[in-house]
Amino acid sequence: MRWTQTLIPTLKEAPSDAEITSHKLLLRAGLIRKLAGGVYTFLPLGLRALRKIEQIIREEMNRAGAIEVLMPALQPKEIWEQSGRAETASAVLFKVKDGSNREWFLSPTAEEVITTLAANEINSYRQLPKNFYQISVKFRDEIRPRFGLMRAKEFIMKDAYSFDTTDDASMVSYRKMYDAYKRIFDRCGVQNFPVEADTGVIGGNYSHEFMVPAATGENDVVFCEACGYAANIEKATSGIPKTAAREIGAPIEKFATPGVVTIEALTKAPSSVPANRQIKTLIYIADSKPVIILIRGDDQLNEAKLAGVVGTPVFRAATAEEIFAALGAHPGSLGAVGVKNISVFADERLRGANDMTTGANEDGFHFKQVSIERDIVVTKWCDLRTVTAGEPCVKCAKPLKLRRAIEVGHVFKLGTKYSEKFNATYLDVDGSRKPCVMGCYGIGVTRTLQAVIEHCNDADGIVWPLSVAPYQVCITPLAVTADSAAMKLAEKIYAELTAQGVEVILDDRDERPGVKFKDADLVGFPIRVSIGEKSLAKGEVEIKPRGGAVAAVKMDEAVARVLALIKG
RNA sequence: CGGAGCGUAGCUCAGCCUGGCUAGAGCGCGUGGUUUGGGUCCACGAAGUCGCAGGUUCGAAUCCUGUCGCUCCGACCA
Repeated sequence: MRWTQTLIPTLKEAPSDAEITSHKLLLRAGLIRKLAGGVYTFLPLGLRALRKIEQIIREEMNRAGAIEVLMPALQPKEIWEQSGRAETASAVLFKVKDGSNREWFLSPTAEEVITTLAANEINSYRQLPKNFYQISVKFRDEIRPRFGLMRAKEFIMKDAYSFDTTDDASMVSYRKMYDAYKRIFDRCGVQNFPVEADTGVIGGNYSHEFMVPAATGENDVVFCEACGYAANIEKATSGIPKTAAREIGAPIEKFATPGVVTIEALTKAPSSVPANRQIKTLIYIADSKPVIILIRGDDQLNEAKLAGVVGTPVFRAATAEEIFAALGAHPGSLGAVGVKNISVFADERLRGANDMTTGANEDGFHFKQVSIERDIVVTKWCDLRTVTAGEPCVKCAKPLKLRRAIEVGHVFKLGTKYSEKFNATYLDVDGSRKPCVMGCYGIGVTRTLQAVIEHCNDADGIVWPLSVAPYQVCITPLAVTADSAAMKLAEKIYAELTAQGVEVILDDRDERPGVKFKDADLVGFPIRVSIGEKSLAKGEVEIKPRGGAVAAVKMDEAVARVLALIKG
């Protein structure tokens, strides 16, 4: 390809709406352009890099035995009602109506479609296992599109769905995907690591997210350098000790705390109750009913864990009015002592705690010397707190660390949640009918592209890994008139490399050397071959790996040298 | 949706507070010259309904109201 033939609109300055490095580089290197918030056009170079990633995914999915399909982006509302997700996923669904007023959803994912297909086409254990995947455009009405391709309203996702006869068989499928993901992200040239992930409402322990470490990531990951434990903050637990029990038999006692409505305020005189001896009482509305959450005063509630406990992702913090209606007091004076008829979910860390202080459900008053087990009716003990850095690892007790990361992939064991709802069953050897055991596996393809850039760049621009670079080689003749020696040699090397299957772009622009070099660095081609009079006079060309040192090479050896660099 | 901020040329921004002549700069773009191994230099030129609508005023990019869009922080997720 010739530079002047394609479109590579590089920018000296980043548009002001780009904040993070990868987003700026996507725009500056001329890979994408924004049409609207969270909606982008892929320009030739961006598309080529994207296709590279897709191809890596395709190869590894095929290698793992998955089969490619393509499902519709337009999905009838009915199947979403059948799965129950028309309501639970409502917030992110793009809804459209056709001319006859029928409702459709633009696909954010395809469990409903694939399970419908399986219900119709899979009848026998002999057809299993099966793993269907597709690479397609997905739509999500993101509350807030962000950071270019990182969180977009429209994006490209690889999604796969496995169908197996048994739980054990499903685990095999899961494992295959897990291994394939590792290979995929390694091949894309990004540092990546799997972490245990939140399974939310579906529950179970079989979910991992693949993370690319990045300060600009949107996920917090807890990890242990000693034993390798790693988990999304939504899922992470630690070996932090429970609240120490004290030898106090004193009965519960109410005391006045006028104007004290925060944990922080209660730690100060005259009350002077340390946060770790306080019970934080939170009221949420789940399925339109209030529930009480108890966690220790110095802990933070983890809403992802709460979703798993209450069994629905549709919940929210209660309003002050709802709280007053439920408990007769306002936030700041709430407690669960003596509460009946409202479910009380208490964090494990409070189990056995006594001599605690909590609100008295009377504005301006608190209780002290509260013993949880004695004074509060706890509906369920559960893990509700958010882990913080430095806590002992749940596996090896060494201090945990916390870091930010970009989630690029997610593998998830679904069980029979969907197969039961869609009647996706098979006939077993013994003639009995059983629901397929499912798994689902996603990769954010466009997000991965950006993660690669976020990870592979320097002050001059992108530093593409060879595997995803839009072109492997950029030939830069410094004089471009058709009869110049540099251009003739450039054409020759271009033809020879192309014949060898190398992807080459020839910078045939009549620009000053500085401009061409800067652009080549910005776009980040892995190998640059420069041909100017200076080296030409010595019968040489220059070969420079992006980010590496220039090597002068005899012009006859240039092609072989480039091939050697590419083949590694 | 809650909080914060921004919309002036293709891009980055100045001008707005304190209203007043043909609305500016740099980059980019076009023409000519110059230069030719890391974003040359010079000259000339094209290019803006000042996001949109309404209001105040003799007069609005500037003040007021509304609206749309965008960005950032939070809740959501590949």
